[in-house]
Amino acid sequence: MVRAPCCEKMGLKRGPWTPEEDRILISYIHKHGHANWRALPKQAGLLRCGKSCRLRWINYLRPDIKRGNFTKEEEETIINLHEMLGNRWSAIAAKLPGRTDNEIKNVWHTHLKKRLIKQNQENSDTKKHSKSTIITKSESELTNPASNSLPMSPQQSSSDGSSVTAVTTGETNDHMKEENKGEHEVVDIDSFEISFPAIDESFWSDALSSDDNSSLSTLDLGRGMISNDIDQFQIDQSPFSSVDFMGYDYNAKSEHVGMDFWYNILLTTEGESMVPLF
DNA sequence: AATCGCTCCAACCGCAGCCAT
DNA sequence: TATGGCTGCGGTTGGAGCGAT
Repeated sequence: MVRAPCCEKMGLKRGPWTPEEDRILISYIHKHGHANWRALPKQAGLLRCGKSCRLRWINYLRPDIKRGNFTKEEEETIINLHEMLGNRWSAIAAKLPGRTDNEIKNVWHTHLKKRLIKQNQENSDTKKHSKSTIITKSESELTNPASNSLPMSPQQSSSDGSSVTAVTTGETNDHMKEENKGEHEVVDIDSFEISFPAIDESFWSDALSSDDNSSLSTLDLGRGMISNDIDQFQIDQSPFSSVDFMGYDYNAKSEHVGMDFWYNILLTTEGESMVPLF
């Protein structure tokens, strides 16, 4: 395949956009749309490449772009989704209306990653001096968590026979974490062995492919998200549903967001204390 | 006031995947 | 099936802004 010449070689303009260029681009897209980005700059009379126009529109000029700082809720959502999806910024952006993948990527690298690393360092320190253990992740895991093992075993975490509950969504997660602050079950994360494979597109499409309304799907865990140790993972479409997970009865809340179902499962002890599972 | 170092973010680059031919 | 064009995505960079010295 022959690569298209870059903007510079074609004598096109690069760098920051001027207000006049913005005005021309907005005006053109309002009138004609953006069916063909490559042809757009020429037709609009802009000395830019189509790629640059697309980026400017997507990341800055689109009317539905949300301006201003990220809210605490948005940040928590990013953190939760990043934990599940890794650096799939566009997938994360799809869950945050008005936010772009570029913006989310930036806020992750400039704020959230540093914050999490700091928190985890603090947690590690706490772990050394306390019986309670909180899940910790290294910097490399924060970079691409979806490709890493999940350091928690439900069997181990519930080995005392306590009930285990699973819930989902960043919002719920945040809410429940807040409610149950300081009540984490004692768990030794270093002894966990279950591996959580990366979630891929086929996982989500499989999850959505069930014809049975009462049961979303039986996931193929060989390449799914939980573990090879699990034979079945069933989940209802109702907000809170029962999940048979390694012989334990979980409750899980499923949220349908855009094209995906995503789950943020928390383990609970005696129905109250919660530890994020994934 | 000048300089330095750091942070932040808009924009660019290169690759992968999809689609038309 | 092979090829080429286009779009979307994620990683990276450059420079503006700002605080510290």
